[in-house]
Amino acid sequence: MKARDDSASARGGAAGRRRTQNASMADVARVAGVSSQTVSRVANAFPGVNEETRQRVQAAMGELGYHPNSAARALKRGAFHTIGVITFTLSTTGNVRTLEAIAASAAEEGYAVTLLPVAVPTQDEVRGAFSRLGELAVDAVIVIMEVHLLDAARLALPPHVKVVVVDSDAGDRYAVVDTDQAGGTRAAVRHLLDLGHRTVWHLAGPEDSFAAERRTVAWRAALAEAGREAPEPVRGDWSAESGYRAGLRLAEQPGLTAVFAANDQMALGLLRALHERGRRVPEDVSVIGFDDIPESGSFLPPLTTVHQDFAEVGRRCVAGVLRQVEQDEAERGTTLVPTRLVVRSSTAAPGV
Amino acid sequence: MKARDDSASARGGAAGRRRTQNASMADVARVAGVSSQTVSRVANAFPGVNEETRQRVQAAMGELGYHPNSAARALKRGAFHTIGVITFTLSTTGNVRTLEAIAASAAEEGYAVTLLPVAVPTQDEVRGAFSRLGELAVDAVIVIMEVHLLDAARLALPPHVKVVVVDSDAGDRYAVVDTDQAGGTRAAVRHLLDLGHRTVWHLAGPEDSFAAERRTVAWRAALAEAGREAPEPVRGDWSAESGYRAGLRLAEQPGLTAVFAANDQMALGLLRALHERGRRVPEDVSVIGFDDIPESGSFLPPLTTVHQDFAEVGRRCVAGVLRQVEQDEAERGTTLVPTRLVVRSSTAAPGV
DNA sequence: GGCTGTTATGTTTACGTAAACATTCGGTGG
DNA sequence: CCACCGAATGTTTACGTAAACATAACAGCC
Repeated sequence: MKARDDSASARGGAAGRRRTQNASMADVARVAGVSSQTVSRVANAFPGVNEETRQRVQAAMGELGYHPNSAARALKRGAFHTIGVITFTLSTTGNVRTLEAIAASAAEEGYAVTLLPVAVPTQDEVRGAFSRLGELAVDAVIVIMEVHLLDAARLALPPHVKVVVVDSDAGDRYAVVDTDQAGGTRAAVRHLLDLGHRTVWHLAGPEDSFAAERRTVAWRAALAEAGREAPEPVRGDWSAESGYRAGLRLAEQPGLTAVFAANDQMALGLLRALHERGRRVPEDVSVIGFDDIPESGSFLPPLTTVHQDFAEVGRRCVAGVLRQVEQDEAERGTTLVPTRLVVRSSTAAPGV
Repeated sequence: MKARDDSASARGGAAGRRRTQNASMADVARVAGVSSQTVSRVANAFPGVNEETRQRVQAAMGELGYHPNSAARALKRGAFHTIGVITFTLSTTGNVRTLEAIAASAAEEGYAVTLLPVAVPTQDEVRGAFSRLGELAVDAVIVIMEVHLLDAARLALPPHVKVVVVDSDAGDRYAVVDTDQAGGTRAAVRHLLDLGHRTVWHLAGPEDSFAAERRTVAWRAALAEAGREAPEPVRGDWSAESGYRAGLRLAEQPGLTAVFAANDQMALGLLRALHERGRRVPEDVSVIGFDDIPESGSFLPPLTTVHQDFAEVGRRCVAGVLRQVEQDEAERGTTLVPTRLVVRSSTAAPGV
């Protein structure tokens, strides 16, 4: 008590106001008439504390509104029970859904999630983010971003931090959790070909996106496998607006009967463009998306798309980092989360 | 001390692989041949360090890959430089966009953001979340949730934690940042009435949502103000699917010419339902949404909607909590972020 | 009755940082 | 020429917790 008063009045000058700070173990110990170590034992539910004593301590805790100071705890334990998540943007469905799942899984495991947004995807920015993470109270990091940007920052990543990367091809250097883009794309293309379409056009995502690239490559491979020719893909930037613009161009292609869009938002824009140009979906043109965002079932028409299990991705990310934290060693290799084709009304046999 | 000396001298210049754990100030001090206090001064860019010494220290830092330990720092400073965000779900556009803006603003101010998801919105869950937050390394909390659930948890909220609430009517007890729902709704209804519609129907959000309630009340008020009758509102749960189901019912209403949907997703479902029932938009029925999600410009037809400035909401939230942290005292009162009507193609004069 | 083991509790110490206080040293003004 | 200044640097201490170690009381056993 006295020590506390002293220090408070000592630093009470300009900057320090009255400390409404939490009571410490020592305070609880004093009130309960025990040592602070016993308070610690009660707080951490350690065995070897008399029931009566425990009650007394708990009463004191309640009285003082005691909450353990996590900074001290982290300092002592050398662990923060926190996972950092680095990402560029929360504008894409995938990132958000993954983040949500990560947060939920982490909470289940008693871990908190700290968000580290990187505003502008320049190398310096990423490097800065990692360096800030180094100072951050974080035991492990989950990175949701393109691998080439990650590379730029690699050196700045503190060596003891465990990392899991989402949606990347860096499986040789990091633990990677990825959606089975290839499988989903293949299923989408096969579905269209099986319906009788001669070939499938592609509304691709941005060039600098690894996920987009994977889908494009898989689309090409699936066509090649069936011995079909791959038309030149048209690129968007994931947004519905870009899908619309690309769709206007696609609508002018002669012989267009089926389009595989790299995500649902672009598919939405595509639907609008086709509608405006008088191409009916699915009678004239079949459209298939990727992601299965909640709204896609309400598009006009309801969109056939590839469902991604973001929740599972998040779960595996958390499991991955926690495994690394426990074992205290880095992991490598890629985990693939399966996808599933959801058939709705935007695909049909080509017009007769 | 002894073990530490050994290990430090042992690794000298080569990176020891055993405890690659962060080097401490003491390690840096030893290498640089100064006291740890001088290292601290360099690390915090304090004045009164000789240039030459500073260089030497910085060299040592680089060599050892030194990163300040934030747990120790937080313990010493009594502050974490972290803002906690409590929310139920990242499934709604608003929450996500707000969170994104919060994260960005916080990063700008040098604060990290810790996410605390609450899976199931029961009172116990919320209480648990707050109590966990109490142990968390957090200086302030931003709550994105309905106020009645917040109330349930009020007692569990540690008293020293500063709070800002988004989208709530608890301005008398907390600092609240809210979107001008009433203004936006009013603009939407006026827009439709000015186009010549006799009245405006309402596709409402879930009952337990404060934001939904505000919009419903404002819609009713705007109609009353114009001396029009308010039809019974139809309820959805924010999802496009629920909008579709509600839309099927609305499509059967005789005299339906204009609908104000409480968010864009439900408007999307509504569009689909109207389309299926052969009611053309906007020729037969005008539809207006709320939120202005990025996709709404690509709906069929592009949606007239009320734009919400989530970025501004996030910014004000961060500013609010940081102000409280600095002043070390709680604030109250509500800040309103203005909305803006975005007119696209889903509204027109009623069919002649 | 002394020895051992067990249970309940107290004491010391260290985690890494940084504020507060102490020391050193080359000047400078009285 | 020396006491004093201030710049540069070192030493002590405290933040709150918890591991490691220490103590105390008591039961069981030969």
